[in-house]
Amino acid sequence: MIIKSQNEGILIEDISDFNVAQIFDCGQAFRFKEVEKGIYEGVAHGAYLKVSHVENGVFLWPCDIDAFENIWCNYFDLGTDYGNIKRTLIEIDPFFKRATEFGSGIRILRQDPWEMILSFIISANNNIPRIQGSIEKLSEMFGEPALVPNGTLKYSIPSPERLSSAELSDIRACGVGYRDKYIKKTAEMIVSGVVDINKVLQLTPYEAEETLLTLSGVGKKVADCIMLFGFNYMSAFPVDTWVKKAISKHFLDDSVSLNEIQSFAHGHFGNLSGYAQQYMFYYIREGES
DNA sequence: GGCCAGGAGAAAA
DNA sequence: TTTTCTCATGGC
Repeated sequence: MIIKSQNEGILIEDISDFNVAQIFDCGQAFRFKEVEKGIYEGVAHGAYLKVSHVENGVFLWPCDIDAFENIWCNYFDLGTDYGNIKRTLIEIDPFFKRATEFGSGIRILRQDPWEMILSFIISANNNIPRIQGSIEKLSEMFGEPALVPNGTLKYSIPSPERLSSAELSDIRACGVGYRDKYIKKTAEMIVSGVVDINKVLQLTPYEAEETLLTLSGVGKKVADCIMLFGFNYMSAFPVDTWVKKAISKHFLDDSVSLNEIQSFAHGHFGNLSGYAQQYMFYYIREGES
Protein backbone atom coordinates (compact mmCIF):
# COMPACT_ATOMS: atom_id res chain seq x y z
CA MET A 1 0.00 0.00 0.00
CA ILE A 2 1.48 3.32 -1.12
CA ILE A 3 0.04 6.67 -0.03
CA LYS A 4 0.42 9.71 -2.28
CA SER A 5 -0.93 13.22 -1.78
CA GLN A 6 -2.15 14.79 -5.02
CA ASN A 7 -4.91 16.99 -6.45
CA GLU A 8 -6.28 17.87 -2.99
CA GLY A 9 -6.77 14.22 -2.22
CA ILE A 10 -5.04 11.02 -1.25
CA LEU A 11 -4.20 8.28 -3.73
CA ILE A 12 -3.78 4.80 -2.25
CA GLU A 13 -1.81 2.62 -4.64
CA ASP A 14 -1.35 -1.14 -4.45
CA ILE A 15 -4.36 -1.60 -2.23
CA SER A 16 -6.03 -5.00 -2.10
CA ASP A 17 -9.32 -6.27 -0.68
CA PHE A 18 -11.03 -2.91 -1.23
CA ASN A 19 -14.18 -2.35 -3.29
CA VAL A 20 -16.02 0.92 -2.73
CA ALA A 21 -19.41 -0.34 -3.90
CA GLN A 22 -19.22 -3.48 -1.77
CA ILE A 23 -18.06 -1.56 1.30
CA PHE A 24 -20.96 0.89 1.14
CA ASP A 25 -23.64 -1.44 -0.20
CA CYS A 26 -23.18 -4.30 2.24
CA GLY A 27 -25.48 -2.74 4.82
CA GLN A 28 -23.01 -1.49 7.42
CA ALA A 29 -23.08 2.22 6.55
CA PHE A 30 -26.12 4.29 5.66
CA ARG A 31 -24.77 7.76 4.89
CA PHE A 32 -22.51 7.16 1.87
CA LYS A 33 -24.21 7.03 -1.50
CA GLU A 34 -23.21 6.85 -5.14
CA VAL A 35 -23.49 10.38 -6.55
CA GLU A 36 -21.90 9.65 -9.93
CA LYS A 37 -20.95 6.37 -11.49
CA GLY A 38 -18.43 4.74 -9.15
CA ILE A 39 -18.11 7.84 -6.94
CA TYR A 40 -19.41 7.56 -3.37
CA GLU A 41 -19.95 10.58 -1.13
CA GLY A 42 -20.70 10.90 2.54
CA VAL A 43 -19.94 12.20 6.00
CA ALA A 44 -18.28 10.24 8.79
CA HIS A 45 -16.66 11.30 12.06
CA GLY A 46 -17.71 14.85 11.18
CA ALA A 47 -15.75 14.94 7.94
CA TYR A 48 -16.90 14.96 4.33
CA LEU A 49 -15.36 12.65 1.73
CA LYS A 50 -15.68 11.33 -1.80
CA VAL A 51 -14.23 7.93 -2.71
CA SER A 52 -13.64 6.35 -6.09
CA HIS A 53 -11.58 3.68 -7.74
CA VAL A 54 -9.06 5.07 -10.20
CA GLU A 55 -6.75 3.31 -12.64
CA ASN A 56 -4.00 2.58 -10.15
CA GLY A 57 -5.78 2.46 -6.81
CA VAL A 58 -8.34 4.24 -4.68
CA PHE A 59 -8.69 8.01 -4.54
CA LEU A 60 -10.04 9.89 -1.48
CA TRP A 61 -10.89 13.62 -1.71
CA PRO A 62 -10.96 16.28 -0.42
CA CYS A 63 -8.39 14.90 1.97
CA ASP A 64 -4.90 15.82 3.15
CA ILE A 65 -2.34 13.67 4.92
CA ASP A 66 -3.60 14.71 8.35
CA ALA A 67 -7.21 13.79 7.59
CA PHE A 68 -6.08 10.51 6.10
CA GLU A 69 -3.97 9.56 9.10
CA ASN A 70 -6.43 10.83 11.72
CA ILE A 71 -9.72 9.69 10.19
CA TRP A 72 -9.86 7.75 6.95
CA CYS A 73 -7.05 5.25 7.36
CA ASN A 74 -8.76 4.01 10.49
CA TYR A 75 -12.30 4.40 9.10
CA PHE A 76 -11.54 2.08 6.20
CA ASP A 77 -9.66 -0.31 8.52
CA LEU A 78 -6.58 -0.16 6.29
CA GLY A 79 -4.38 -1.74 8.95
CA THR A 80 -6.18 -5.08 8.75
CA ASP A 81 -5.11 -7.85 6.37
CA TYR A 82 -8.38 -9.05 4.84
CA GLY A 83 -6.61 -11.56 2.60
CA ASN A 84 -5.48 -13.41 5.67
CA ILE A 85 -8.98 -13.28 7.19
CA LYS A 86 -10.57 -14.66 4.02
CA ARG A 87 -8.07 -17.53 3.84
CA THR A 88 -8.78 -18.44 7.46
CA LEU A 89 -12.55 -18.41 6.92
CA ILE A 90 -12.20 -20.68 3.88
CA GLU A 91 -10.20 -23.10 6.01
CA ILE A 92 -13.00 -23.07 8.59
CA ASP A 93 -15.66 -23.81 5.99
CA PRO A 94 -15.53 -24.07 2.18
CA PHE A 95 -18.77 -22.06 1.98
CA PHE A 96 -16.60 -18.98 2.39
CA LYS A 97 -14.73 -19.65 -0.84
CA ARG A 98 -17.76 -18.45 -2.79
CA ALA A 99 -18.84 -15.85 -0.24
CA THR A 100 -15.44 -14.16 0.03
CA GLU A 101 -14.88 -14.25 -3.72
CA PHE A 102 -18.23 -12.57 -4.26
CA GLY A 103 -17.61 -9.91 -1.62
CA SER A 104 -13.84 -9.84 -2.01
CA GLY A 105 -13.62 -6.09 -1.44
CA ILE A 106 -15.68 -5.87 1.73
CA ARG A 107 -14.10 -4.18 4.73
CA ILE A 108 -15.67 -3.60 8.16
CA LEU A 109 -15.70 0.17 8.63
CA ARG A 110 -14.79 1.71 11.97
CA GLN A 111 -17.74 4.01 12.49
CA ASP A 112 -18.94 6.42 15.16
CA PRO A 113 -20.61 4.51 18.03
CA TRP A 114 -23.47 6.98 18.54
CA GLU A 115 -24.18 7.01 14.80
CA MET A 116 -24.40 3.22 14.89
CA ILE A 117 -26.72 3.26 17.91
CA LEU A 118 -29.09 5.69 16.19
CA SER A 119 -28.87 3.96 12.81
CA PHE A 120 -29.52 0.46 14.03
CA ILE A 121 -32.39 1.44 16.33
CA ILE A 122 -34.02 2.70 13.14
CA SER A 123 -33.04 -0.47 11.27
CA ALA A 124 -35.29 -2.75 13.32
CA ASN A 125 -38.01 -4.33 11.16
CA ASN A 126 -37.16 -1.87 8.41
CA ASN A 127 -35.51 -1.85 5.00
CA ILE A 128 -32.24 -0.26 3.96
CA PRO A 129 -33.55 2.49 1.63
CA ARG A 130 -35.99 3.67 4.27
CA ILE A 131 -33.32 3.54 6.97
CA GLN A 132 -31.08 5.74 4.83
CA GLY A 133 -33.92 8.18 4.19
CA SER A 134 -34.82 8.47 7.86
CA ILE A 135 -31.22 9.09 8.94
CA GLU A 136 -30.83 11.76 6.28
CA LYS A 137 -34.04 13.52 7.36
CA LEU A 138 -33.04 13.37 11.03
CA SER A 139 -29.67 14.88 10.14
CA GLU A 140 -31.26 17.68 8.13
CA MET A 141 -33.76 18.46 10.89
CA PHE A 142 -31.56 18.09 13.97
CA GLY A 143 -27.93 17.92 12.78
CA GLU A 144 -25.38 20.68 12.34
CA PRO A 145 -24.92 22.03 8.82
CA ALA A 146 -21.48 21.71 7.27
CA LEU A 147 -20.50 23.41 4.04
CA VAL A 148 -18.75 21.04 1.68
CA PRO A 149 -16.44 22.01 -1.20
CA ASN A 150 -18.99 21.86 -4.01
CA GLY A 151 -21.16 24.39 -2.21
CA THR A 152 -23.98 22.10 -1.15
CA LEU A 153 -24.93 21.57 2.45
CA LYS A 154 -24.40 18.35 4.34
CA TYR A 155 -25.56 17.73 7.87
CA SER A 156 -23.95 15.87 10.72
CA ILE A 157 -25.71 13.11 12.62
CA PRO A 158 -27.85 14.77 15.31
CA SER A 159 -26.33 14.68 18.77
CA PRO A 160 -27.93 12.81 21.69
CA GLU A 161 -28.41 16.21 23.36
CA ARG A 162 -30.41 17.59 20.44
CA LEU A 163 -32.57 14.47 20.07
CA SER A 164 -33.22 14.18 23.80
CA SER A 165 -34.90 17.59 23.74
CA ALA A 166 -36.75 17.08 20.44
CA GLU A 167 -40.51 16.66 20.12
CA LEU A 168 -41.60 13.08 19.45
CA SER A 169 -43.76 14.27 16.57
CA ASP A 170 -40.76 15.96 14.93
CA ILE A 171 -38.72 12.78 15.23
CA ARG A 172 -41.58 10.75 13.79
CA ALA A 173 -41.87 13.21 10.90
CA CYS A 174 -38.53 11.82 9.73
CA GLY A 175 -40.23 8.54 8.85
CA VAL A 176 -39.04 6.44 11.77
CA GLY A 177 -42.56 5.34 12.74
CA TYR A 178 -43.01 3.84 16.19
CA ARG A 179 -39.24 3.97 16.79
CA ASP A 180 -39.54 7.69 17.65
CA LYS A 181 -39.84 6.98 21.38
CA TYR A 182 -36.88 4.58 21.33
CA ILE A 183 -34.69 7.27 19.76
CA LYS A 184 -35.68 9.95 22.27
CA LYS A 185 -35.38 7.71 25.30
CA THR A 186 -31.99 6.30 24.28
CA ALA A 187 -30.73 9.84 23.63
CA GLU A 188 -31.93 10.82 27.11
CA MET A 189 -30.17 7.85 28.70
CA ILE A 190 -26.88 8.84 27.08
CA VAL A 191 -27.21 12.54 27.91
CA SER A 192 -28.07 11.80 31.54
CA GLY A 193 -25.09 9.48 31.88
CA VAL A 194 -27.13 6.38 32.68
CA VAL A 195 -25.14 4.79 29.87
CA ASP A 196 -21.64 6.12 29.13
CA ILE A 197 -20.80 5.07 25.60
CA ASN A 198 -17.27 6.41 26.01
CA LYS A 199 -16.52 3.64 28.48
CA VAL A 200 -17.93 0.73 26.49
CA LEU A 201 -14.56 -0.07 24.94
CA GLN A 202 -13.12 -0.68 28.40
CA LEU A 203 -15.59 -3.51 28.91
CA THR A 204 -15.44 -7.16 27.99
CA PRO A 205 -17.62 -8.09 25.00
CA TYR A 206 -20.19 -9.59 27.36
CA GLU A 207 -20.32 -6.51 29.59
CA ALA A 208 -20.47 -4.21 26.57
CA GLU A 209 -23.46 -6.06 25.17
CA GLU A 210 -25.26 -6.10 28.52
CA THR A 211 -24.77 -2.33 28.69
CA LEU A 212 -26.04 -1.70 25.17
CA LEU A 213 -29.07 -3.92 25.78
CA THR A 214 -30.30 -1.49 28.44
CA LEU A 215 -30.83 1.17 25.76
CA SER A 216 -34.38 1.61 24.48
CA GLY A 217 -34.99 -0.04 21.12
CA VAL A 218 -31.77 -2.05 21.38
CA GLY A 219 -32.25 -5.81 21.45
CA LYS A 220 -29.81 -8.60 20.74
CA LYS A 221 -29.44 -8.06 17.01
CA VAL A 222 -29.13 -4.26 17.17
CA ALA A 223 -26.66 -4.53 20.04
CA ASP A 224 -24.52 -6.89 17.96
CA CYS A 225 -24.51 -4.44 15.05
CA ILE A 226 -23.44 -1.61 17.36
CA MET A 227 -20.75 -3.86 18.83
CA LEU A 228 -19.45 -4.81 15.38
CA PHE A 229 -19.70 -1.59 13.39
CA GLY A 230 -19.36 1.02 16.15
CA PHE A 231 -17.01 -0.58 18.65
CA ASN A 232 -15.39 -3.18 16.39
CA TYR A 233 -15.75 -6.19 18.62
CA MET A 234 -15.08 -8.74 15.89
CA SER A 235 -16.58 -11.54 17.95
CA ALA A 236 -20.05 -10.04 17.41
CA PHE A 237 -22.34 -11.91 15.03
CA PRO A 238 -25.58 -10.02 14.28
CA VAL A 239 -28.35 -12.41 13.23
CA ASP A 240 -31.02 -10.80 11.09
CA THR A 241 -33.52 -12.41 8.73
CA TRP A 242 -30.92 -12.71 5.95
CA VAL A 243 -28.21 -14.28 8.06
CA LYS A 244 -30.76 -16.66 9.50
CA LYS A 245 -31.64 -17.70 5.95
CA ALA A 246 -27.97 -18.20 5.10
CA ILE A 247 -27.25 -20.21 8.23
CA SER A 248 -30.29 -22.45 7.84
CA LYS A 249 -29.46 -23.04 4.18
CA HIS A 250 -25.72 -23.67 4.39
CA PHE A 251 -24.94 -24.74 7.95
CA LEU A 252 -27.88 -25.77 10.14
CA ASP A 253 -31.49 -26.74 9.50
CA ASP A 254 -34.54 -24.57 9.10
CA SER A 255 -35.89 -24.48 12.62
CA VAL A 256 -32.82 -23.31 14.53
CA SER A 257 -33.36 -20.71 17.24
CA LEU A 258 -31.39 -17.47 17.41
CA ASN A 259 -29.49 -18.79 20.41
CA GLU A 260 -28.42 -21.89 18.50
CA ILE A 261 -27.19 -19.74 15.62
CA GLN A 262 -25.27 -17.53 18.04
CA SER A 263 -23.49 -20.41 19.71
CA PHE A 264 -22.77 -22.03 16.35
CA ALA A 265 -21.17 -18.82 15.09
CA HIS A 266 -19.19 -18.29 18.25
CA GLY A 267 -17.88 -21.85 18.17
CA HIS A 268 -16.98 -21.87 14.49
CA PHE A 269 -15.82 -18.34 13.78
CA GLY A 270 -14.68 -17.04 17.18
CA ASN A 271 -13.05 -13.65 16.83
CA LEU A 272 -13.68 -13.70 13.08
CA SER A 273 -17.46 -13.85 13.59
CA GLY A 274 -18.03 -10.26 12.51
CA TYR A 275 -16.15 -10.74 9.24
CA ALA A 276 -17.88 -14.06 8.59
CA GLN A 277 -21.26 -12.47 9.18
CA GLN A 278 -20.61 -9.63 6.75
CA TYR A 279 -19.41 -11.83 3.88
CA MET A 280 -22.43 -14.05 4.54
CA PHE A 281 -24.91 -11.16 4.62
CA TYR A 282 -23.65 -9.64 1.38
CA TYR A 283 -23.52 -13.00 -0.41
CA ILE A 284 -27.00 -14.17 0.60
CA ARG A 285 -28.57 -10.79 -0.21
CA GLU A 286 -26.92 -9.99 -3.51
CA GLY A 287 -25.06 -13.06 -4.68
CA GLU A 288 -27.38 -16.03 -4.51
CA SER A 289 -30.51 -16.26 -6.60
C1' DG B 1 -54.19 -6.35 -0.05
C1' DG B 2 -50.98 -9.30 2.20
C1' DC B 3 -46.08 -9.72 2.88
C1' DC B 4 -41.65 -8.16 3.87
C1' DA B 5 -37.91 -5.19 5.56
C1' DG B 6 -30.56 -5.90 9.03
C1' DG B 7 -36.56 -6.65 15.42
C1' DA B 8 -37.84 -4.90 19.96
C1' DG B 9 -40.92 -4.82 23.74
C1' DA B 10 -44.77 -6.28 26.14
C1' DA B 11 -48.18 -9.64 27.03
C1' DA B 12 -49.31 -14.30 27.34
C1' DA B 13 -48.39 -19.05 27.85
C1' DT C 1 -38.31 -19.18 30.58
C1' DT C 2 -40.03 -19.31 25.81
C1' DT C 3 -43.69 -18.07 22.43
C1' DT C 4 -46.94 -14.77 20.41
C1' DC C 5 -48.70 -10.13 19.14
C1' DT C 6 -48.26 -5.49 18.04
C1' DC C 7 -45.88 -1.78 16.48
C1' DA C 8 -45.28 2.67 11.48
C1' DT C 9 -44.25 2.86 6.91
C1' DG C 10 -43.25 2.20 2.02
C1' DG C 11 -42.37 -0.94 -1.86
C1' DC C 12 -43.76 -4.82 -4.35
